[in-house]
Amino acid sequence: MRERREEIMDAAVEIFACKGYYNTKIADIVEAVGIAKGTFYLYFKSKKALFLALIKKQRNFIEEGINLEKIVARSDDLKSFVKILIRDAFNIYAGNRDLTIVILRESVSVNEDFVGEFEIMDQERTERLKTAYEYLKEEGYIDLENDFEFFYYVFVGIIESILLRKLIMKEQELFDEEIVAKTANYIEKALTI
Amino acid sequence: MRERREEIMDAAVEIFACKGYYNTKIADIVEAVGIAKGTFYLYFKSKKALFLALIKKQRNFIEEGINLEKIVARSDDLKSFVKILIRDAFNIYAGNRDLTIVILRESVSVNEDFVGEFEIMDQERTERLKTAYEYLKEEGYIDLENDFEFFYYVFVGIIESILLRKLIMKEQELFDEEIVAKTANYIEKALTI
Amino acid sequence: MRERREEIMDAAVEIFACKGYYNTKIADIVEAVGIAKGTFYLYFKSKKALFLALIKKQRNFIEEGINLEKIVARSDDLKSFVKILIRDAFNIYAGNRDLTIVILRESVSVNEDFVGEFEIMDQERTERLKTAYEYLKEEGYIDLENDFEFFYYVFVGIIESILLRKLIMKEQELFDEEIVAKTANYIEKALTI
Amino acid sequence: MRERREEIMDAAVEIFACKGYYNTKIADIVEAVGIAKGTFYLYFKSKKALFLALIKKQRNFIEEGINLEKIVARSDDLKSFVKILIRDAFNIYAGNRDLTIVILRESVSVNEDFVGEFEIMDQERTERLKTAYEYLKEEGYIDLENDFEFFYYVFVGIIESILLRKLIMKEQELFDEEIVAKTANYIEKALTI
DNA sequence: TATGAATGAGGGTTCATTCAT
DNA sequence: TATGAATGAACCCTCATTCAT
Repeated sequence: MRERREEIMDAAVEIFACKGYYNTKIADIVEAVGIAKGTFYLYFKSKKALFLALIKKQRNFIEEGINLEKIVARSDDLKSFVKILIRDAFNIYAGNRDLTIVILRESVSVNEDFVGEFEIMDQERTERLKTAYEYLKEEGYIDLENDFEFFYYVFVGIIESILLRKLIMKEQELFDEEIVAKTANYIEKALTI
Repeated sequence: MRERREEIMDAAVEIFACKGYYNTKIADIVEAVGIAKGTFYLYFKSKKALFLALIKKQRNFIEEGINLEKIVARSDDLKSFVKILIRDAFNIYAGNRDLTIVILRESVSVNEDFVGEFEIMDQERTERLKTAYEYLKEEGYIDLENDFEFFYYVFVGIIESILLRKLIMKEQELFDEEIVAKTANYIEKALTI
Repeated sequence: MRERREEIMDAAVEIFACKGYYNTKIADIVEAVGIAKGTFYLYFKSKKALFLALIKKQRNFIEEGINLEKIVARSDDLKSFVKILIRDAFNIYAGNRDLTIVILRESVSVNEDFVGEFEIMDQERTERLKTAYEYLKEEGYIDLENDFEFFYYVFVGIIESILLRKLIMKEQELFDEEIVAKTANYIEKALTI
Repeated sequence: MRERREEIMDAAVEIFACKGYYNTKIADIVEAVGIAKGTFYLYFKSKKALFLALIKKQRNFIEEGINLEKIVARSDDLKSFVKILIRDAFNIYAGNRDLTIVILRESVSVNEDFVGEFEIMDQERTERLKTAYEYLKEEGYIDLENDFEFFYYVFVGIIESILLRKLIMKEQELFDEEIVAKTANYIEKALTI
C-alpha cells in the first residue's frame, strides 16, 4: 500500500511543523496515523529516514514547481520575471504549508544527519538563482554592477522572511496576488539601479 | 563567583553554535568548562534556564548596542540611517558571533519552552523597526505608500539571510565597511520609491 | 506438501549454522526459502518449534546411523570397535554438516526452551556409550579399572573437539579414513591400560 | 569506585552462566546488583562491552594462572607435566566457575561481535599447547609421530568435556586430586605410543 | 561552593507472531 | 494453502537532574 507511507509522511509533517523534529516522538506520529509503532518501521527505516524522505519530497515539489525556462518565456522585464518567479514559489509553499515550515525550520537548525541534504537543497537553489541572475543580466534587466551574492541575499532573505511569518501565523489567505505583487515590487526595486 | 556563570554560558554558546541545542548535552558543557555536572546546577536551574539566560544576554546586547535616537541624530537621509543601523547591528552580531548563531537558529526552530521568549525578542525588534519606520516616514525619507509589514520583511529578511551565510561560513572578515555599504544600499533601494 | 516443511528446515539449518539461533530471524529464513512470513507458521508453530524439529532430526540421524549391535558384530577388538564407531559417527556428521554444527553449538549454549531436549539427546548418547562400554568390558577389551565416566569424557571430548574444528573450518575432506584411523588410535590408547 | 564495576561483572557472570548471553537482559543484571539501569552504563558502554570485559578477564586469569615455564621446571616426565598442567587449569576453572561456563558456552555459540575475541583466545591456547608440545617432544616424552593437531584435540577435547559436565552439574567438589590424576592419566596414555 | 555517582523516565528500534484476505 | 501488512511487548540505551558527601 503506497498510501500508508504517504499517510505517515503527512501526519509527521503536521506534527514536525508544530513541535519540531526533536520534540516529535515516533509515538506521536503513529498515534496520529492510528497505527502501531512497529508499522512505522515497515515504511521507514528510522525517524531520520522519514525526515530525509520529507526533504526529498520538498526538493521534488520545488523542482517540479519552478521551471525557469517557462518563467523566462513568460516574462519581458525584471518586474514580470520576479513576479512570476515569486508567484510560483509562493504557490509551492502555500500548497505544502507544513512541509515548508518543517524544512525551513530544520534547515536553519543544526543536525548532523541532515546537514548534507540541506546543503544540496541550498546548492540547487543557488543554481536556480544563478541561472535567473545570468538571464536577467544578459537581457539587461539588471546591471552588471549587481553581484550575485547580494542578488541571492535579497531574494532568499525577503522571501524566507515572509514565509516564516505568513506560514507560521496560520493566516488563511497566505499569498494572494497583492502579496505577490508587493513582494515582487520590493525585490525588483532592490535589484534595480 | 559571577565569573563561573559566565564561563558556563560562554562554553555553552560555543557548543550550541556548533551542535545545536538538542545535540548538546550538559555533559559536553561541563566538560568544556572543566567542572562537575552538579556544579552546573548551582548556576542554572536547568538546561532550559541556561538557554533562557542566553536569550536574555542577546537581548541585552541588542538593547545596548542599538540606540535609535543616536542613529537618528547621526543620520540625515534614508541611506545614512540605514547604513548606521546596519553597521551597529553587524557590530553586535560580529562581536557575539556564536551567540548570534545560536539565537538565530533556535529562534527559527521550534521549542515550546522558548517560543515565548523569542516572541518577545521579535516584538522588541518590531518596536525598534516601527520606531525607525515612523521616523523615516515623518522625515519624508520613505513614502507613505510603504507599509511597515514589508519594511520589516526587507530589513529583517536581508539581514538575517546575510547573517546566516556569513556567520556560519566562518569567514574571517565578517562585516567590513564594504558589506555594510552594500547591504545598506540594497535595502535603501528596496525602500525607495 | 511435506517437502515445503523440509525446505524450511534446510534453509533454517544453513542460516542457523552461519549466524546462530538468536541472530537468525524468521525473516531471514522465509526469504531464503522464498515464502511469506505467514507461510512459515503453517508449517511450524513457532521459531522454537522449528528448532525442536531440528533437534529431533539430528536425533533420528544418529539413531539410524549408529547401530551398536552391527558394530559389535563387525569388530573383534577395542581398536576395530572404536574405529567403526567413529567412522559411523563421522559419516553422520559429515552428511549433515550444518545440522551438526547447529546442534553442537546450541547444545553447549543455554536456552531454557531446549535444555530438556538436549538433556534427552545426551542421555541417549550416554546410553549408547554405556552399552559400548559394557560390551568392551565384558569382552575384556578394556580393563575393569576403567570407569565409565572417563570413558565418556574421552570419547565425547575428543570427537566433539574434532568436530568443532573440522566442521567450522569448512574443510572439504572432513573425515577421510586417515582422520578416522588417527582418532580411533588416540581414543584406543587412552582407554587401554 | 572500582568495586562497582566488579560487582556488575560478578552479577552478570552469574546470570550469563545461568541464562546465556541473549536471554540475559540488562534489567536482570542491574536488578541483581541493586542499581538503576542508567548506572550500568556508567561502567560499561554496552552489553557487548560488558561481555568483552568478561572475555578479557578470563584471558587474564588464564595468562596469570598457567605458567608453562614453571610447569616445565616442576615436571620430569609426561605424566607429571600433564598432571601439573591439568591441576593448574582446573584450579583456574574451579576458581571462576561461572565465568568459565559463560566463556565456554558462548565461545562455542556464534556471535559476530565476539568471534574475533574468541579466536584470539583460541590462538593463545594453541600457542601454549604448542609450546608444551615442543617441550615434550624435545624431552622425548612423546614420540615424533605425534602430530600437534591431535595433541590439541586430545588435550582440549577431554578437558572441555570434563568442564562442561562438572561445572554445569554444580558438583561441590569439582576437581579434587583424584579427578586431576585420572584426567592426567587418560591424556598421558592417549599421547604415549 | 563543588563533586560525580546514581537515577529512571522515556525514546528509538526489533522481531516473533497474528489474521484478514 | 499462501500472503504480507500489522501488531505490540520487550529491549537497549540516553541524558537531564538529584543528592549525599
